[in-house]
Amino acid sequence: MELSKTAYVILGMLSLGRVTGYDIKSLVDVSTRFFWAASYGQIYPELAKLEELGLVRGDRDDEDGRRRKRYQLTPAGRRALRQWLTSPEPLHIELRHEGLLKFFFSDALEPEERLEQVRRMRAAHEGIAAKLRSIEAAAEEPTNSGEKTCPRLTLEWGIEHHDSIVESCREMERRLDAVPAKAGR
Amino acid sequence: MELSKTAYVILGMLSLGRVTGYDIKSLVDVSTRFFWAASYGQIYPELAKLEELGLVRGDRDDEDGRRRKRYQLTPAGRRALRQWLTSPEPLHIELRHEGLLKFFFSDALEPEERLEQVRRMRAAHEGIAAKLRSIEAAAEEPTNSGEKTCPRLTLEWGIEHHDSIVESCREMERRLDAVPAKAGR
DNA sequence: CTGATCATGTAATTCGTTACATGATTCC
DNA sequence: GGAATCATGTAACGAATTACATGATCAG
Repeated sequence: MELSKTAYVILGMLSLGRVTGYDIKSLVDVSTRFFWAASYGQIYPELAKLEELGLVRGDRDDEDGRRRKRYQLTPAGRRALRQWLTSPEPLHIELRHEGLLKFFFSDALEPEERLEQVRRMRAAHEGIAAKLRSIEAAAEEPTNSGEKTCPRLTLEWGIEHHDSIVESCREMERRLDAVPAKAGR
Repeated sequence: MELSKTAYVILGMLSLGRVTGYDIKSLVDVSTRFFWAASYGQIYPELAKLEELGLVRGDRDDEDGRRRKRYQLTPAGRRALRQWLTSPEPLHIELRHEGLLKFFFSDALEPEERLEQVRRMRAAHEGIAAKLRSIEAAAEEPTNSGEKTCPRLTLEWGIEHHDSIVESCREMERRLDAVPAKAGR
């Protein structure tokens, strides 16, 4: 693979329409951010690089006084995106979860302290699930046909996923609560 | 927070016993790696830094001809670890999942291509679950008491978690398979 | 008129991986 | 004897965040 994953985030976003760097960031923040984040510090330089490579084309669009540059995919860019989407390369999958990390090392804590941390972890996932639901609510329903789009399916997936983690936390809480705090050990 | 999360991985590992930098890396690779990775390039410099801060102490242990340095927590290190473990700071939770990213942008693909990518994603999680099970099998059972340790609970959690994702993939596959490949649209 | 949003970019810094270099010991 | 493992470290590079700087327009 030659391009960074973030480059594909950009190409992917451009496949959805003609947008600015600012738009890309806004879109990322309500969608891929939950499984692939990107910041301005990456997006603008990457757009310039992709333009040099001939994968995107940016056109000034200042008519209304706003200085901006809208980007779109070139045929080569469309090809590059498609190739990545269908490539059999091993998938980059990476998780950084401070809650699990803490729990892993929690043997030395008091039972109540450990329990409290699992509750915090649950709260974090409840927060993410709530965020996802608010995004779902904000997106207009696809009234056109019965078929759901991939972005929507991904969103529903995410909600289910975090709900399921919340359930796992609850189960763990019950389990840890069953261990007597001061019983003979 | 002053210390990096990786510093806490190290402190946590040292709370389990007196080990070398090499040992820490080996331990990480069969445990926290699945929710918090760390490389040699981080571990050795971080150990040096933690020693300067007085949170760990390294002692040469070359008796058997092997040049090595075993580290242990100082009381200050133990306090720092404990403080982090019980702190109410927001948890760093971050996912980078190329499979979901691809799926998100897959609307333009042919149904069979899309389906194939979900299968690849499932295969990836099946692989992780298998790895976790092999780690579980390699770890000796805690015959001493009925209570399970946090590392073991975390491992079981991980297995359940990836199994559940595998199930979600299968469900998605059924769903996508139901969409006729060439029907009127 | 003021704060929010639109819009683009850069610089500094941190974080983390990979590859390299080195050498001893243990297992087969 | 040779490969795998133990063991420590560094250098180069790449990826990503954060903060900063700037300025226009829009909504109230």
